Amino acid sequence: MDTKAPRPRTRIQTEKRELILEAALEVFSAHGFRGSTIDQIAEAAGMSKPNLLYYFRRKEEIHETLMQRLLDTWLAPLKELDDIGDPLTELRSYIRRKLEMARDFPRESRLFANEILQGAPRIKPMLEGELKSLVDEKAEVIKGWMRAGKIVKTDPWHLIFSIWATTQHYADFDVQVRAVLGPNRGGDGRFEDAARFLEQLFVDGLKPKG
Amino acid sequence: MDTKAPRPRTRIQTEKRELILEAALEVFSAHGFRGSTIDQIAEAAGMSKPNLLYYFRRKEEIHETLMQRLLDTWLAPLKELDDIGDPLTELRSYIRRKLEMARDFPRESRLFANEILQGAPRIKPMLEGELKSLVDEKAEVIKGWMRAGKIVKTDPWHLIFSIWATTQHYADFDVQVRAVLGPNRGGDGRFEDAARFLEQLFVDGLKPKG
DNA sequence: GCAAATTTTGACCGATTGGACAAACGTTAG
DNA sequence: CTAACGTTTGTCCAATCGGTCAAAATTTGC
Repeated sequence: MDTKAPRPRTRIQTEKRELILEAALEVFSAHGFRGSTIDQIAEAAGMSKPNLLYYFRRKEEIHETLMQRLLDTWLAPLKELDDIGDPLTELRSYIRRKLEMARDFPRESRLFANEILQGAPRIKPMLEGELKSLVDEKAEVIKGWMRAGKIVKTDPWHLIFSIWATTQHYADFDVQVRAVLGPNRGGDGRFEDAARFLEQLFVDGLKPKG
Repeated sequence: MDTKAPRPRTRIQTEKRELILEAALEVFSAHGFRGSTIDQIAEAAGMSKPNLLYYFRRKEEIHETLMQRLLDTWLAPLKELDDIGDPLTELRSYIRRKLEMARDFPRESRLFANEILQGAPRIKPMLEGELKSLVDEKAEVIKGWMRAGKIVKTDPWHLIFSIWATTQHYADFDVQVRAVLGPNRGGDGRFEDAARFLEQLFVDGLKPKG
């Protein structure tokens, strides 16, 4: 009975919270959680520190909110991996979607990478629960394709890992990728080159041997 | 003429510096540079903070020393990629060596990943210089193999990226890998499974079509 | 237009941090 | 043995950090 009704959000609250989260994404993804200060986030959001703390009472609260939102969008592509279409087409789409996310949401990718690198202190339960279930489920789908001879037999879990690794690499290790490719090849075209390469590696590589 | 002769290292200095670097690797790789404190490192090394600062005057000095050492061992496997052996065997060896490094030196991998994730503020020149040269050189070797029809034609740079990404993934994203594989498959065998999968993906995938 | 509620600010606090320093303690070469 | 040098420690400091608080400014509902 004591469940105190949480006040509904004001217009200003909605807007300012969004502003703060956007700023926090920028700062956290660049410096990590401990490497970021409330002052930095506040400045990036164009407000004073106490003002920011009026909307989020603790630094961790910002990070948690950010992380929760992230996870939904982050797992969406894998959730879409369907049993209905052609296996190779499905996989190609999945890889393309993941690569597009690395291109369009590099900060989200780095925020996630940061969290995992530090041992995933805040999202380990989610990894062992929700994520594991989802991957196990999709691994079964892939196994079905293998049994049906639609793609070559291999380990579905490590296949998924390698898709994650290769695509997210272009967001998380962007500085390195650009440095190695140099000013010419490291420009905007690098994602198309990557898409072509990954498609060849995975899709051609998984085609059943004629 | 004014080049002041740097004092030769004492026995104790050599030992203690080594002890500190080992402790710093542990701490830095787990919490990142800004997330780590001198106190943590000192405690991990079993000495007091002022004592540690006697051997390394600044926190950055520890990190720099660690990073310099890291880079040598980190690039060694790629340097060994040779034009003399059989291309597919060479690539297989390279992948295996990189995966072994992820297994045996995960802290080094994470230290490196942390630095790149933050934008490589301390090693960007090295990436654009030494690393780029090395990769360009090896890309030429791989291109030669492709021209000779020894492996299928593809982008050598992105091939190298994908080998880096997939192998280092098992060190940098270890928590996630273990969480998803679960207690059974996530045990010690995961590296052998990964080795098998990556060999199939890259080596079989690069075999010229019969 | 006005009272209540919300938003913003400046001043402040205790804890933690990187680092300085001199004094005390060990070690070592002659 | 001892003087010179190397090592260790306790104490201290200024800067930065996350976070509080009351008062001022603003917005909102009526």
